[in-house]
Amino acid sequence: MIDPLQNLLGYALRRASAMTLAELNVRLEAFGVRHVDASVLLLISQNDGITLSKIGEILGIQRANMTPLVARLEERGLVIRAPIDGRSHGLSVTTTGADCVADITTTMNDHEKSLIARIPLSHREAFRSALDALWTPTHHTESGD
Amino acid sequence: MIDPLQNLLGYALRRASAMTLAELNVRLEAFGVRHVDASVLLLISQNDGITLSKIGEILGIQRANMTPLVARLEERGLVIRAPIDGRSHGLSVTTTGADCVADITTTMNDHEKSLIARIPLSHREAFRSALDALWTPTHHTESGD
DNA sequence: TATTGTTATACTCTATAACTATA
DNA sequence: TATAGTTATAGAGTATAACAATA
Repeated sequence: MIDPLQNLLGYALRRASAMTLAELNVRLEAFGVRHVDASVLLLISQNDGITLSKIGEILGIQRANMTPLVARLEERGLVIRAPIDGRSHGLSVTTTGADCVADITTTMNDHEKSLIARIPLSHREAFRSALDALWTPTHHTESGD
Repeated sequence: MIDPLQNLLGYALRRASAMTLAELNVRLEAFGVRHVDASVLLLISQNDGITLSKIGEILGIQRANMTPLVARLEERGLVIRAPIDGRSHGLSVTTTGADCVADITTTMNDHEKSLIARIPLSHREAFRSALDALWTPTHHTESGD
């Protein structure tokens, strides 16, 4: 069976991302959140008063998609809004939300350890910087190398 | 602005995958296919007579989701089915499909080059093997290293 | 009994456009 | 005029369960 995709970097990247994300979601299931919710909660907890738009900007999520996401977190009592001015709100984590963030943090750290453990020690540093080079908005050329 | 996710491997993996996938889809737009269609077409073209189930197994796509996907490729005249036995069909690429595969192959190779070009030469080998270690179903432990 | 393909369905995530109310 | 948030909507992609026909 010939798999013409096996040696494609982009393909391996997608499979690795999909698989590890699924693993993380299984871990997070216990707390009733998905990885996106977890990311937003973490971001709010470490940036008290951050706006919905700013979160979207950092995480690469459209403003329009942030609205129902934050609304869900608010309904569950994990997050509260405080008006900054007439049009924007600062988001904060509630005490319940803080408990959830603690659980999420532990879970994500465990997940991270699990990922890192699969990579030979000697490759970790190179992997890390190569990965960042792929998506970080640094200038890059189309030349072969 | 504190980004608590920036140093998480899983997060970088997801962002890199999402970004590069979006780039590939833009490139493939010219041929009216998305990356999933492209993967399936490539797989069929190099494995004439492969079944729908087998493709799903290799690419990690549910049988139930393969059905409409293949149906779409068939409607567009890119793929044909030939009965193997009463319940399974072997898939083949038509001449039109072969032209499309040629375009896709070129596009994907260009995309690959673009990805590789972002990674320092000295990191490429380590990146490649580390990436495979993450999703390839090899045994791994939970230990720190 | 197990397998191939199918249907139905639902959920997550993403993308766009248009609207409101503020600044 | 630009920005924050919202609404509506559509499209990918993925997941599960159940079914018919066949092996």
